[in-house]
Amino acid sequence: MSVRVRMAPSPTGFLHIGGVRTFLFNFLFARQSGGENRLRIENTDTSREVAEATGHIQESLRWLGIEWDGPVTFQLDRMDDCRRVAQELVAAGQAYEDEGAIRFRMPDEGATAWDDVVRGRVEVPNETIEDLVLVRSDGRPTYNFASPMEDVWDGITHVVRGDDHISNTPKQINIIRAVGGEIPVYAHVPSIFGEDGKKLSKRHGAVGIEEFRDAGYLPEALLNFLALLGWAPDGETTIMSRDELVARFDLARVTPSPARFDYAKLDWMNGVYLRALPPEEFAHRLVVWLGEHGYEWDSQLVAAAAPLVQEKISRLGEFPGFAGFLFEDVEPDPAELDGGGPMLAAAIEALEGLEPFAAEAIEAALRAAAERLELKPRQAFQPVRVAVTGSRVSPGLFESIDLLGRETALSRLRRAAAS
RNA sequence: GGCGCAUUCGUCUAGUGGCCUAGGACACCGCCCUCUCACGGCGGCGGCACGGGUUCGAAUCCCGUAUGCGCCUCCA
Repeated sequence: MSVRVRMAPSPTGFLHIGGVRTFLFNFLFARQSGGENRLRIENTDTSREVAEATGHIQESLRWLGIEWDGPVTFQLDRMDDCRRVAQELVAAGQAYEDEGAIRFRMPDEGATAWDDVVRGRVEVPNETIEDLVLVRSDGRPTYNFASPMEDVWDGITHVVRGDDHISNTPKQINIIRAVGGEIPVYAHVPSIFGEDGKKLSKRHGAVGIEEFRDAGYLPEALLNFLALLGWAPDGETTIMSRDELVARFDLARVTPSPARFDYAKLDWMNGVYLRALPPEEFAHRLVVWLGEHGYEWDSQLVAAAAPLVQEKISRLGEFPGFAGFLFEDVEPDPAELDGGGPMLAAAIEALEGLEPFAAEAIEAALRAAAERLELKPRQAFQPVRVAVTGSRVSPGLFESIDLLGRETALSRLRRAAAS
């Protein structure tokens, strides 16, 4: 039997990073076993936001490279089928009416057990499971009824979901048994916490996929990072492409304990991916990101500046703060110039008639000026850097002056020298 | 409270009875490189939750305790 899994988000607005990790595991598992990965929107509400949220979910998944097979399905569309099955269960004595709702008759004796791919055997005494509501008094089926029914109807072979569903599993197994369906294999993957060990929420930082995108993370880096939360191919390998992940992923090796989301490690990994990009590709991504985030900067200049920052930033979103001086005027803090007056004057003189006005020649001229003033390179260049870039931290100084052009560079130097 | 799940450096993890005086990565610290920052190189700090067993031998198996988390909703 061919593997078929499903990703089942509820359309609550944005795609949570924790849910995405679970979806990623579904995707990796399906791909490597040559099976199918379905996308099913689980909502029992008919809210207006559904269409919009569904769009966001699909867009985020696509951006990350998590693909699904077949059409997107909606729990909503199977309400009638659920109601019909509930009636049949009532007729068969396996469910009963209760104040307008329909409740499932759970077995009272024995235990319900399953062999979880991630956790091993899990057993729950049946006496501890309540008779759960299948259909609400307003006619809508509940999640714990609709979800297993859809798994049966869709021929889902493996249910890979968050471990917050462990307690639901025995209920769903009993329902599937009652309707004579095939019990899927269950794999409950651990949840993801924030850095404080609490449920990951907005106060920890970005949690929605779109927020990561806006911050300038690369989808392939985020995907790689997510895959390593709760799973590792061995103790050594950390950087893996999507294809490598597909090839090496092993559901049975997923750890059962929850992981904390380490933003610092994500930043590091994103930097690794950024640096590994061919220079033209890096420039292209930078231009695109800036364009999508409201910056109307000359793309030629952005592309020219890209090589200066590729090794220095770990997120595309750091570019404006780091290299914005190339596109907008700066206001250096005079205090940061500390005692650089003589060097500024020397720099102005060195650059005024310099030919060619290019990085290499600029460097030679400024170094010569520093030497004449008997200043160490570090002492000499900091005031110049502050004057030209407005900051003590910047891309390479000579390349920056080159890109800025003689006129702009000189006017900034003169203004700083006069202050 | 009941039921369930989890517990290796600060974090992500390797480890499935001897290869472990526990390995890697991020973070942190130091040194080197260096026009700042970063990159890179080298080195360092740091962990098997606790207590009992089983065994010649336990991070690895069993029991208990503690802590955390999930569910117990006509939420998903």
